[in-house]
Amino acid sequence: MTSSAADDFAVGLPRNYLRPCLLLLLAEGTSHGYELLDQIGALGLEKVDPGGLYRSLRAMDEEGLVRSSWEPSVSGPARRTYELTDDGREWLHVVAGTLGEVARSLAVYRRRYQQVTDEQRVIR
Amino acid sequence: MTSSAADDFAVGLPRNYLRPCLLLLLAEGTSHGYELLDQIGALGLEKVDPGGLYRSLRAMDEEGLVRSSWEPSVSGPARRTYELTDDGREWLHVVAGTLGEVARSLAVYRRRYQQVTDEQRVIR
DNA sequence: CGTTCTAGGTGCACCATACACATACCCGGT
DNA sequence: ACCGGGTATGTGTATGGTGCACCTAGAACG
Repeated sequence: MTSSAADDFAVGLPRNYLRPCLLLLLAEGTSHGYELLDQIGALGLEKVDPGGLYRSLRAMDEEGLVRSSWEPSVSGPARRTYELTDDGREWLHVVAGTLGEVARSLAVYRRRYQQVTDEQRVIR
Repeated sequence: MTSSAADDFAVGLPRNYLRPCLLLLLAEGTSHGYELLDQIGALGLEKVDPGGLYRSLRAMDEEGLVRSSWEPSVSGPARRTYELTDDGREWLHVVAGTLGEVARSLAVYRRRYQQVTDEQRVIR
């Protein structure tokens, strides 16, 4: 349907949303990449690229937002478990505030959108 | 402050948010680029790059979401006025639905964020 | 004649994202 | 002994949105 040139145009979640999600999940408890990959689906991110997730975790490690340590698994390969640092917890608060602003902007958008659709209904 | 390596990390509005905003503004009424540049600030987008805005309008024109026509101005250079097409109106509806899903995801994030902060308060 | 406001536009580099692919451990089946 | 499948962590690379700088040009005003 619509079959226009704009059908592959993806409007999606906030830019850099992956990191805030990882920070939140790690605030809920220490975890490792493969487990986060499962849990992150519940936050709206679907089909998360494992490569990007691991890269993001490594980057946050180097920036001091998380701390990592290798731990053997009872069944399977060793895991690199991540733990939130104080800096990371602070960033989580900042990011949560920013996402709140985003939500407010989306609310404004929604209100004005409903207004124009209502007007069209009235006119017709 | 925080002065970490992650201070320039920008978590922001949804990807491709510019186009939905332009579609909404044009649904509210025919307009031209320079005017849209002023109005779009009210939708959460700050410091919109004029180049990107004009490029986005041109792209939507080529994709058939909007229709453009040159019109002389009473004072100043001529304006390229944009008008929403039926395809554009349809896309506005689709995009508004997508943004609704994004808002829902952000609500989930917010709830879980408040939950973890509350837990920390209780523990302490 | 130069400045300012209006109006539209190009060039380019950065970086997040997406997609494919690689490595390695462990276990169960045949 | 071998092979597939689930677990777990990565690398390589191209695309594309975004931001920044810069450019053109008309109209009004002193």
